[in-house]
Amino acid sequence: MADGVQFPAVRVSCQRCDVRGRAICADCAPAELEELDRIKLYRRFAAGEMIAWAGERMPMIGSVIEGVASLSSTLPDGRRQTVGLMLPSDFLGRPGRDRAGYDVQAATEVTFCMFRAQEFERLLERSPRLSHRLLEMKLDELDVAREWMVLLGRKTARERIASLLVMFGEREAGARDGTSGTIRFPLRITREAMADYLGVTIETVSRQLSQLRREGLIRLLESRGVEISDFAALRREAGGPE
Amino acid sequence: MADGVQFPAVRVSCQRCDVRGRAICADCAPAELEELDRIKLYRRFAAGEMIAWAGERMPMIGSVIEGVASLSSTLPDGRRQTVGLMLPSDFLGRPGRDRAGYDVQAATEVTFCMFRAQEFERLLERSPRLSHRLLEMKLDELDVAREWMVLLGRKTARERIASLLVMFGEREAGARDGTSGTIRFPLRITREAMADYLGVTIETVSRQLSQLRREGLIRLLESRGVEISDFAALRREAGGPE
DNA sequence: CCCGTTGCTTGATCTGAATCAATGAGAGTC
DNA sequence: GACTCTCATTGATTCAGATCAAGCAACGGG
Repeated sequence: MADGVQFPAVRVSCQRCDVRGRAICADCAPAELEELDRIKLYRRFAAGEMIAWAGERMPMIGSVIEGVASLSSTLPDGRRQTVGLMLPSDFLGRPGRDRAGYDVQAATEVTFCMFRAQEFERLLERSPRLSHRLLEMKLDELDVAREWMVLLGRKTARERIASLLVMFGEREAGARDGTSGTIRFPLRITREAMADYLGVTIETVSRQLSQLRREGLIRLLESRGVEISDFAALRREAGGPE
Repeated sequence: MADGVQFPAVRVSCQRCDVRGRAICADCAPAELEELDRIKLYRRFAAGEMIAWAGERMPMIGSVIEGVASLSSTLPDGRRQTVGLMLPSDFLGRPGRDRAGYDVQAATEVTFCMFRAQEFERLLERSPRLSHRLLEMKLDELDVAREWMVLLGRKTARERIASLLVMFGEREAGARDGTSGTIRFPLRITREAMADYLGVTIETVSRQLSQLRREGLIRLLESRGVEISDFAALRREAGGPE
């Protein structure tokens, strides 16, 4: 939304894709890429739109091209916990299962590059490169999930907020050094989405952000932007060992 | 310890292995099994012994044959969160990484079936069956981790304890129906290990167990045993949707 | 046998975050 | 311009679980 190419809801050549290099197709040979190209389909979701419901059939799986989607679980009494944020290049869906394990919702406007599950699975069986890449990506997801378990199990509200800002900041900084200098980026998601992910209430998110602002660690800009002048200082507040 | 075969710290034929059928080797053809047999090594760890340290080299990877091992992360100030319990048949280690991501500790006496990481990885590249099985197992671990995120982010102390008991009870019941009748099993791990896994303190674990006992939902037996007369009732206390 | 250690339980008190409640700011609509 | 939504902030109060503290039972030495 802020920057980056705007994708139409139509097919885009894999070669020109924003996430080609780090998505499921990263290691594909030209022939494999061509096969993927043939079975893929772009699909756009509006912010807030449900992409899948836990337990329901989910005939399409694929990569996030742009935007943020959330995976969440809801307890019978309505308490909700987001168990993963899918960012550009992340792969959504579990090959071999035809039902979604979680509620999937577009947290911002989201563009997906989707495949029919069955066709993708057939390709997966024939391509060791593709299945190896899938394994690597899911192992990374597992590490991220476990890192988040530490946050949910042991960190204070303040540390949770700081951790989230650091996580977004690092994603944003990307290849840049990221450790120094002022960085500024949009949070993109609502307070509610942050609260669901951090295992706190929306009021706590708001209070802790205000507190960090009062202390000068962050600035809150309009349209969900944040500015961090001393990234290392914020990282210290996040508690984590990384 | 309670029941089950006692393994010596020596080689045991894969055919006679307790976890053959559900471990990494489940789908192996005889030829592959033979190869694994050749490079495997049994190793025993005493309860409390460290198996690996986060960030340190970890030249061996492999399957838990018997006992319980914990994966934990420790924050700089000492707060600790267990991010996974490795039970018999679970596969420990990330092929492709030579350093441990977490502290790995034997929670009970543990028997491992280990492979030299490099040799196992070479085999993995040649065997689609093996790598497919690894993917399936890690996807299951990811689901378990995410289910635990819901517990850590949203459940009350009482629900956490009940969830743990249900989890152990289901593992124990195994193929049996498990939903009805009195079940009795050993918890195996200490209160501290439970607390680390549940994101609470050891005092809270103790109090909630006592509370459930007072209400007649469980009985606490000697040597860490529990008896659950109404498993469905306990499951109701666990809060989860499953 | 006494002594220290480990694992566990229980009680008293404190506190961080939830809950309950009110208000504000912007965006869309009639 | 008045309306209704959604999203966010802030304040007052409550409460679940942490922290601090004491004590007990089992165990293994010396």
